[in-house]
Amino acid sequence: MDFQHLSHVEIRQICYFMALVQADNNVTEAAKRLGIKQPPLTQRIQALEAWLSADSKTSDVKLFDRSKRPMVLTAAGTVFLAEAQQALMHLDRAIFQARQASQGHIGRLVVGMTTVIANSILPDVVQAFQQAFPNVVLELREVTVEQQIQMLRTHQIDVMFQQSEQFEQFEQSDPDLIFQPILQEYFVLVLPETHPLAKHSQVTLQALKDEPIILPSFDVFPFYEKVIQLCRNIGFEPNIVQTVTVSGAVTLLSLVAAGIGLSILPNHVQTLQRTGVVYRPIQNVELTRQIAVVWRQDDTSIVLANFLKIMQDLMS
Amino acid sequence: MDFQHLSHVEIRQICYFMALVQADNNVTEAAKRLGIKQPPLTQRIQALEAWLSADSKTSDVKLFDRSKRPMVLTAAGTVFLAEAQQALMHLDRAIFQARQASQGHIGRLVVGMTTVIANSILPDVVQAFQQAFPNVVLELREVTVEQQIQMLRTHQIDVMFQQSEQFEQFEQSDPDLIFQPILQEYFVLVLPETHPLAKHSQVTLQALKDEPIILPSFDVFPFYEKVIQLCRNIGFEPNIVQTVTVSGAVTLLSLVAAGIGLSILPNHVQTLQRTGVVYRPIQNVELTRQIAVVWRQDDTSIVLANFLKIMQDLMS
DNA sequence: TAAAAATACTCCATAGGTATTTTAT
DNA sequence: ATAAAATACCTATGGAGTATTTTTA
Repeated sequence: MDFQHLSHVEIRQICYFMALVQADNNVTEAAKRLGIKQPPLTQRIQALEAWLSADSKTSDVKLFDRSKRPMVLTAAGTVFLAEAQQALMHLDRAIFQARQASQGHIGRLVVGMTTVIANSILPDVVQAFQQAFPNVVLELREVTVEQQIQMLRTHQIDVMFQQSEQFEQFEQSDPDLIFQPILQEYFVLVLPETHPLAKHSQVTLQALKDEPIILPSFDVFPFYEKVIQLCRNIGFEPNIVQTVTVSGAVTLLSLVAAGIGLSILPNHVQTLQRTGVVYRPIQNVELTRQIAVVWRQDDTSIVLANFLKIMQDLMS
Repeated sequence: MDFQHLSHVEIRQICYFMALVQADNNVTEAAKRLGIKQPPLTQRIQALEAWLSADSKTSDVKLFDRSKRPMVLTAAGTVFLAEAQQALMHLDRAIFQARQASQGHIGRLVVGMTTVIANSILPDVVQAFQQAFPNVVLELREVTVEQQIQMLRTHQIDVMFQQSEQFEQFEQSDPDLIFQPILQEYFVLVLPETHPLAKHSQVTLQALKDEPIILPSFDVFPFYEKVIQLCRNIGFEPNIVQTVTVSGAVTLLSLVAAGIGLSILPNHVQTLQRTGVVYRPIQNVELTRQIAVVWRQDDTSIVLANFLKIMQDLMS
């Protein structure tokens, strides 16, 4: 698309032309409405006609027939008016959208996450953001940890949620990414309401010595390793009876409700009030995880900045 | 539609912006292609951004992120580019169409005519005009004589064909209309090929004394009266057996072929080579009609001027 | 004759040029 | 260190104003 040849047309002249038509082709009246004098307006219209005639070798292009009072639009003037209006409409939209975009009111943001985090603060953040910026398209991508880091670098996602332990290794090696902790989660015991331990207000880790335990698989729940390690530290090998590889926390809660075993999950799952399942704090154990947001250092997107701000406000 | 607020945007700046994007956001390169120096281009882009930021109270609108080399388009720049391209496309069309219209290459012309004239020179004129101006819409309106004059005055039709006798009365009284004779037609006898008179190379009017005659009705064929008058002048009342009120000459020729009677029609019907029908000149009688074109004096339409010119060329 | 458009000129705002400094890789 | 963008300043084109003439109804 080369529009070089349009460089010397002036939008002002086109606006003047339209104002003139709207003033019933009365130059004096149109000039008054435009806040200029009559002679300049006459000259601008003539200049526009002269420009239209420029390399139209054959004949002069006239927008008005001056042999009448009031002047009358020619056929050329009529078609020019119609298309010029379209042009200005698009230009108006161009300006509006550029302004909207520059404030992050329109745009697109791809958010990476894992299943377990999806049940954490994410819903609140998404809701708050969409309320503040209803015209921004938020795309949520549920993928594994390794994928996310890659996709972030290749611009397939713009921001992601991770738990700190996993990216501490990257933090030094990758100055292109920014890792910002936003939330500390603690873990709770999930057990059937009929279970004997449910009678206590809190439970020790030791009490789980002989209990069957269900955990999400490692790739969506890196905390997996830490749970096992803690059990070993206090002298028993946990009895992992099942590893849930897919779906969300709901599936896992069903298994607990069915009495297959107990589970240990981030405190945010408590927002899921499944019948037959109760939550109990775990006593005397440092069992927390740090949630962090990760984005590209060089990402200057206003939409991203707005997203991060909304999140900060939500956390404070 | 009020686009006053767009008055101070400059198309040049938008073209520069596009050229810059096409030059991979390299200001120096883009300036070179635009035939200007680098500093002015930088300033124009800044001016454009400043203008976009003008009453966008909250934040500056930037089209490029200058913290990178080469510079990179912002989201605002991206959406602005897209809509601005649309705008320039329409502007380009506006200019093209205005130029086309000013030369009469696009437009519309409504032509009034009567059935009998439709079989005369009209087909040739229409064909020649459409070949020269394929993008002009020609509308043919087949109406009666009285209607035509009215419709011409009320701009329902732009030009019409008439035979002179009819409008001589208007010629003085109506200086708003221009009547220009373009063609003299003579009349021929139409008869079945089996008819005794078909043996002669030409026929006198007297020979029709006792023959049944078919004529188009008066409102589409004002010549009707003249035929009757001529017969009376040489001493007989013509035997009009049928008056064809509708359709074209084809219907009438069918009646002749069927032996219902003879007819007298303008010489142009001879282009219709209907089997069973032959044409013979009429001897020793001043039996002609003058065809003229009529249009409004104050009609400055280029399309009309072109139409008249095509017709002149065709007649000469 | 009266109202509106066109013409003649004057002034100044701003696009473009030249020279130089600042910035990013 | 180098190439590219930004800044500073100057020049000149052309848009807007004022005064006047020409044109149409």
